[in-house]
Amino acid sequence: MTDPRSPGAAPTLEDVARAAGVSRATVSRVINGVRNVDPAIQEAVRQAVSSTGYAPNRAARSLVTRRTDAIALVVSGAGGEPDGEGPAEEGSFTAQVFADPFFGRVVTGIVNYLRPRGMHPVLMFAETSRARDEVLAYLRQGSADGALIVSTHAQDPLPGLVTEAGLPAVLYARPARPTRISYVDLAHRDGARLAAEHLLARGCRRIATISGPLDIPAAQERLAGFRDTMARHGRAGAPVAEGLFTQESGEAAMERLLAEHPDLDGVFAGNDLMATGACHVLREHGRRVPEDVAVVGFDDSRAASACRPPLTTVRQPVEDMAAEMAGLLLDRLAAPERPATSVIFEPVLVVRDSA
Amino acid sequence: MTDPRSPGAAPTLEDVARAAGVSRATVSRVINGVRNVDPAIQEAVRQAVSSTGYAPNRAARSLVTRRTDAIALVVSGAGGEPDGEGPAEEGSFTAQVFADPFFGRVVTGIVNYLRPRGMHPVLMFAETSRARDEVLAYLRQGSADGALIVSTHAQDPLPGLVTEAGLPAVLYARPARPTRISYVDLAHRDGARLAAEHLLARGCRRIATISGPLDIPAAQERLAGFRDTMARHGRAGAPVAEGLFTQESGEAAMERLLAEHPDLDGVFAGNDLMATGACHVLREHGRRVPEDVAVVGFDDSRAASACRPPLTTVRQPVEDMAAEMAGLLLDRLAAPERPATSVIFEPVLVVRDSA
DNA sequence: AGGGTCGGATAGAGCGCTCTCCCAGGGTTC
DNA sequence: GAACCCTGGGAGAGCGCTCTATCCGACCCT
Repeated sequence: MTDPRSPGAAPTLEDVARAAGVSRATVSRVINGVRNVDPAIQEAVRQAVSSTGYAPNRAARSLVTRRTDAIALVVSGAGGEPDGEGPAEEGSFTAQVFADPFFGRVVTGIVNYLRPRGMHPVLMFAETSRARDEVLAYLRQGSADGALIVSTHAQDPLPGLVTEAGLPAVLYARPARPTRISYVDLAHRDGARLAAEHLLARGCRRIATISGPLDIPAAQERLAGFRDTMARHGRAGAPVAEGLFTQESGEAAMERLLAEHPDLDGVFAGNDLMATGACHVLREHGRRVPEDVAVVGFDDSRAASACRPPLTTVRQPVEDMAAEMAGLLLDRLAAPERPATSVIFEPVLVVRDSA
Repeated sequence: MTDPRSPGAAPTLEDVARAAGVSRATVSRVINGVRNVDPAIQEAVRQAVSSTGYAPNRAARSLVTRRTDAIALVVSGAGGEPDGEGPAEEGSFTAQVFADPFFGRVVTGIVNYLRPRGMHPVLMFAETSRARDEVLAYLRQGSADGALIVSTHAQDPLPGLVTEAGLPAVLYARPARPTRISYVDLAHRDGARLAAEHLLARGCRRIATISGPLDIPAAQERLAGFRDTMARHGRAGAPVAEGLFTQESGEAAMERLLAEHPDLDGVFAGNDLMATGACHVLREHGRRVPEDVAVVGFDDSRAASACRPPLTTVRQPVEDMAAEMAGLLLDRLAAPERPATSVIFEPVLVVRDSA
C-alpha cells in the first residue's frame, strides 16, 4: 500500500524490487517462476508484491515477449466485395450471427478452453472487406497471438489472407480452397446418412429435405449425404427445399414442400432451427409429428430439446469442436514449425420424439 | 516489401523513417495525424509505410499511451464464494449464459458500438471468486481500458470491487448496493404494468404470473410492477410461480399454475423463454392461446417471434441499452473527472397474437 | 590450497513507440 | 532592420518489462 511515487501511479517492478531489497530481475524471475530463487528471497518478494499491490504491466511485458495472451475470435461473413454496406447492414450481420445458437456454443467451447490457460478471446467480425482489413491489421500489429476463424461462407478470403500473412490461425470448417491451415470440421455427410437411414428404418417412404443455404459447404455436404443415402436405398430424386438455417426459412421451406408433396411422411432438416419451423408448419397443417410426418434435425442445439416434440437430431459437438480449435491454435503457437493438423469429428444420432 | 533487417521481423517505425528519409517522430506524427506535417513529406511517409508493410506495434504504443483500445466485456455470475466448483461447473455456467438469447443481443449492441470506434471487446466471465480476481487483475494490469459488466445477480461483488479499484466501468442493470458507478437499466415495473394492463383490458379475469428467479432484481421489479397494477385494479393476490428464465422452468411453472388454478385465462411471464414454455404446456393441456388463455412475455427476444403463436411481449431494447453502456464507458474514458451518469430505458408493449 | 564448477543474484541493454523539448527558417510587426 | 512569432522537423528520453551476459561466493575435486 505504500506508494513511494506519485500517488496515482501503479507500482512497477522497480518499486517492488526496492521494497524487497532485491533487483528488478529477481522480482521478475519470482513472478514468472523461472530459474531457482532462494526460498527466503522468494517469500520476501511475494510480500513486497502484495504490500505494494503490484500487477505487472501487460503492454510492457508484451513488448518484449512478443506475446499478448489474446486470441482473436473472428466471425467471418460473406466474401462480398461491395463495401457500400452501411452501418445498418453491418449491424444486421452481427445481430443475425448471434441469433443463431450455434455461435453461442462456439464461444462457450472456446472460452472454456482458453480461460484456464490464461488466454483471452477478443471478439471480431469480418463481414466486409474493410472489416477484414481491420482484422488483418489487428493481427499484424501483434494485438493477438493468433486467430480462431468461424467462416459462414465458403468463398471467404480471410483464411487465405491470414495464412498468406503468416499469422497463426485455425478454422471452424474446412476452407473451400485447400490451404495450409488447420481446421476442425464435422463429417456432415455421415451425419446426413444417419438421419436418412433413421427415417428409412422408421418406415418413411416419402422423405423430403430442407437444406441449408447451398453456398455454405456444410449445407452442401449434408444435402449430398442425404441424397447419396437415399439413392443407395433406391430412392433417388427426393424433394429438396432450400432454407437459410433460420426458423422462418424452415417454415417457408416446409410450406413449399407441403404444397408440392402433401403426402410426405418424413423430413430431414439441415439444422434444428429449420426443423423447429417445419414442425410448426406441419402442425398448422394438421399433421402430427412424428405420427404423420417424422422430422429429423441437425446440430442438437438448444432448439432441439426446446421444440415440441423434442427433436430427433444429429449431434454436432460444437463446444468440443470449438475447444479443439483453440487447442490446435495453442499447439501451433507453442510449436510453430510443426505442420498444420486438422480434426474431423464424427456426428451421432440423438433419438428423441420427432422421429 | 524491402526489409533491411532480419527477414522475419516486422518493420518498425525506424525502418519506415529510414525509407522515407525522415525521423521516427515525423512518421509517428503522420500515422497519428497530429500537428501539421508538410503534405509532400506526408505522402512520402505513406509511401514508405505501404512499401515496408508497416503496422504499428500495439504493445509499444500501449506502453506509452497507457491505452489499449480494449474493453473487457464481463459476464458476472452469482456471488457464491464457494470456490469448490470444478471446471465442469464453470463450463455449465458459460453454456447456460449463451443459451439465453439475451447475451447475444448484448454482445451485438456492444460490438456494433465499439467497432466503428476502433475498440475491441475482450470476453470474460466472473462467476467464481477466483474468476473475479482474474478479471480484476486483468483490468489492473492495464490490459483493458475499462469494463462493461453484465451481472446476473444482485449480490455480485464485482461492481463494488471494480469501482473501489478506481477502474472505469459501466453496468447493465442497477447494482444492489448504490455505488458510484454508471449503469443502464430498464423500467421493469413500467413494463410489467403494460403487460398487466393489456391482459386486463383484454378482459382477462384470472391472471397469473410466472416470475423470474427472485434473487435477480429485474425479476423482482417485474413481479412488483405486475402486483402493483393488479392491486390497483382491485385484483390483489394473483397467483405467482417462480421460474428461472429458461423455457423448461417456464413449462414447469405453468404446470404448477394450471394444477392449482385450472380456470386461469391470462398469464404474464417474466421473459419470452418462459412464455414460450408456458404456451407449450397450455397447448398440451388443450388450452388455446390466446382464445382460452392469453399470454404476455417480456423482452421481445427472438423467441417471441419464433413462438407459436407469436408472443405479445414487452420490448426491452437490449441492443440499444448495450450500445448506450459502451457509450457511457467511452465518455468516461474521455473525461474521467465527470460524475457517473446512468440511463433508464422505457419499455414498450409489442402486441402480436398471444394476447 | 588452488582451480574449476555451479547456484543465485545483478547490471544493463533493449523491445517499439510517443512526446516533450529544442532548433531552423521564414514571415510578420513596428 | 531587429525583435518576434509560428510552423515544421529532429533528437532523445523514457514507458515497464524480460533476458543475456556477468559477477560473486560457496562448494567440490585433486
